[in-house]
Amino acid sequence: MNAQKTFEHTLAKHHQSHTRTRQQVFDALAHHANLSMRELTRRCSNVDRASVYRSVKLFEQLGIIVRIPHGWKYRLELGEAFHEHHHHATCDTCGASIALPEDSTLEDRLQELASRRHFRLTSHQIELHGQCQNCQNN
Amino acid sequence: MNAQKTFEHTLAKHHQSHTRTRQQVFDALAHHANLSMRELTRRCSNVDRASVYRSVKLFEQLGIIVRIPHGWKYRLELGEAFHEHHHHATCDTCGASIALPEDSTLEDRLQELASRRHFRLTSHQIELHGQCQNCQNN
DNA sequence: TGTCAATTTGCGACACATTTGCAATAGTGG
DNA sequence: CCACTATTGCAAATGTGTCGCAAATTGACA
Repeated sequence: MNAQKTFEHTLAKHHQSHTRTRQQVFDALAHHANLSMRELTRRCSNVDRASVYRSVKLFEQLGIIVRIPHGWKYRLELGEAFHEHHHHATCDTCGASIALPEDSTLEDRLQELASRRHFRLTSHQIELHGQCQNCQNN
Repeated sequence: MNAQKTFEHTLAKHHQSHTRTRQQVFDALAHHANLSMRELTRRCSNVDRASVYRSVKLFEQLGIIVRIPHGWKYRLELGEAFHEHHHHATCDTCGASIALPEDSTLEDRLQELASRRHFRLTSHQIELHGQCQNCQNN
């Protein structure tokens, strides 16, 4: 199932309308990974800011998108129904965001750590900081 | 070396003044782990809010504190020179923040993942979400 | 396809968070 | 202790996220 179908299907499953506005917000997110809220509103220039916020909140609840911690703020990207689960590294020099390969050992360790505190783990985010290959060479 | 000495030493090493304001901000952070910015400014009531922000930014650059992702926001706590490196789990039911044991396997995996993308890793943050033991029993 | 009820949107206004410029003040080195 | 520089407080600007409400859009169904 392609991204567009998955999107429409997810909305329908939760009895939410497939509107022009939501489609525009989804398109922006689908075409540009790792958008900040500011970038997203810029790319949806004919959609009111409040509506973008409302769509983002809804999409997050439906699992269509996830919030990725990024410094003091966060970025948005499509959720696991669209991408394989993965994490990101942020280059502190140029600000680039690099997607990292999936790694089940890592996920297992987290599960194990949580268990030791009798914590029932439902989700997690990892934020790496450092310097990307390009910036190391400058 | 105790926390206070480490603090003064870190400032001196970076040619930064040890001022009354910075000391107050540091004290608040040293006595209460996991403060939000709002809580921090409340605890530094005789320090101007803008100065608290300026101190926090400086402390973060010097590694005196780290920002811990916490939902859409973040919390502050003393850096690695003051505490052993660790991560937190946030209970989505009651909001509690649970410190997790250190785990070198985990850290090694992250290092490995970063290397595969030729990324030079300098720091990382992990945020776990789920339900704490107490809330599971209710 | 047209109509209607329900949902969603845009707008304006608000509340709160964070940053900035600048004059006054406090800290540092000699 | 003085003079110089860095830091602070203040006030104002900017940024982020939310809300109420009237108007527009959507989905269901005739």
